[in-house]
Amino acid sequence: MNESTHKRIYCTDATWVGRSDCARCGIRDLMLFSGLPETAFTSDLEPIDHFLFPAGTPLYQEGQDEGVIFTIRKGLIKLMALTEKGEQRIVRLAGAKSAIGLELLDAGNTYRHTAIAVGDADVCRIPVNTIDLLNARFPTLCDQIRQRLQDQLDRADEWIVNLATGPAKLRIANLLLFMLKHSTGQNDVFPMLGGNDMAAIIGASPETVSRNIADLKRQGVLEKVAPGRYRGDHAALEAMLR
Amino acid sequence: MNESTHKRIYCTDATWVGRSDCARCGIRDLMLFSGLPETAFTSDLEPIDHFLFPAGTPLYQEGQDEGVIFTIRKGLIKLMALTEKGEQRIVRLAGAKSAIGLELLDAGNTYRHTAIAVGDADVCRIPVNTIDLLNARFPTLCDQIRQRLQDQLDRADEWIVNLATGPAKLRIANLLLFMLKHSTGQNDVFPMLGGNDMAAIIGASPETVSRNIADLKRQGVLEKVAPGRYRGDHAALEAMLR
DNA sequence: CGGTAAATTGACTGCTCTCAATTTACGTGG
DNA sequence: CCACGTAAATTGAGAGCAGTCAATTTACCG
Repeated sequence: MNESTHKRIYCTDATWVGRSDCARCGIRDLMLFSGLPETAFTSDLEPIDHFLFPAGTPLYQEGQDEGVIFTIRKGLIKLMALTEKGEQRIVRLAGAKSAIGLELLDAGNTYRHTAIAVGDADVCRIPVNTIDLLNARFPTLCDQIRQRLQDQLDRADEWIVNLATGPAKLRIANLLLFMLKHSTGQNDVFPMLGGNDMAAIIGASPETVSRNIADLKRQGVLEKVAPGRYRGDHAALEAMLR
Repeated sequence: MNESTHKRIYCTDATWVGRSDCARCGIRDLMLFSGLPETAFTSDLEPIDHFLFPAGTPLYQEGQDEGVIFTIRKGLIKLMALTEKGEQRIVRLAGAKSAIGLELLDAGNTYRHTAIAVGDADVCRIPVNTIDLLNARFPTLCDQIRQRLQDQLDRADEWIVNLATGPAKLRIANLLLFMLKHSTGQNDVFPMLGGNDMAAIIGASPETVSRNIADLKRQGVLEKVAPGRYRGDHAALEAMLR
């Protein structure tokens, strides 16, 4: 395999930042290739590319097979799956350090979800070929992949327990706590999801979400500090769980 | 490490069938050790044991660390997690060929769930030590583990989409279809779960489950053929999803 | 056969969905 | 900078669904 075989269509609607130089990646220790030597990234590998996806842009679609996985450097990606009735349900929110699209590592699989950037997202796109080759050369990579999968599984179980159980009010409190926990902002300020997204996460109608959020605002548990940014009362939210 | 270090307390309430002779396992091709040579199972490994768990018996408890994982030869295991309010939610049903307790492969972890046999279950208990050693010697094992984890993740996502979305009637129809799909019985006859279990699976009250099941029986979609065994009308159930 | 647990059913309350009408927010182009 | 159009959020009203509490029946195990 030579350089000329390494062409790959750019992700539609995404900004291509450049070829990723994994050997000199500043955050490699946090990412999938943690533990691999700098010399691992030889030129016979299909290249890894670095993209910026603007908010609302799809990384991939359910049922497709683009032959690439993504690691998230920064931002939030929503993973959505179709209900029998054709409605979208959000089954996971993947943040920094997560790897998504790993289902393609089993030959013949297609993407299980449609992945869409919630805010602007900063990601690396890694061909499955490259993973396979590195896997064969560096057994530690498989452990890294296993840990990312285990992490996603833990998240999925939390999702079932916290966001799919009990009355809507409680599920929303859990969701807000989840967003507080995973946001990097100061002072319990976090970027609020859209109402439709929250509805698709907890499995309720947008109206029910809106009414409950409005209640929380009236109670002072939630406070708007800027368009799309809210401050949440961590203690009050936790109290709602019991 | 010698034989004397290989003592391990028997699983409480389970019947010990014997040391597993993986090299001659009749179903190894279907299990976790598929792809490993017969010579892999050397005597320096902590031994793998074969157990029968009667219905209702726990394999392990959330928060513990017994240092073993399980592969399921036959039967059904329910994985339960605690809600903040102290209620049990069933997040997964693991059947034949599944491997559970894999979270222990990351050092420092404890079991994420309480695992309980639904019917009688036939399982192999594998020390994490043994997995680690085999992993170091046979890189293909890591792929097998990755595939089991991916399988569990796919199941968890299905769970969210099918069993945690929409009105109770629809979730129950999905659950019955799930049980039909994963049962080995003939003629769409399957072992019915208890009402409390079904309630803990779809996140509803036992009364709601009972009322909906009663409706389905009156409509002829469900038919009792023996105590604990029902026949389900596959087509009628599918029709309820649209 | 008795005791306990599970399942069933009723009554009632409260929650959530749907449909609909407004209001608000936001990006576009004048 | 403002006007506009579209999409999202908010709020109301009504119907139906689901939770709780309670009583009763059924099933099951020793």
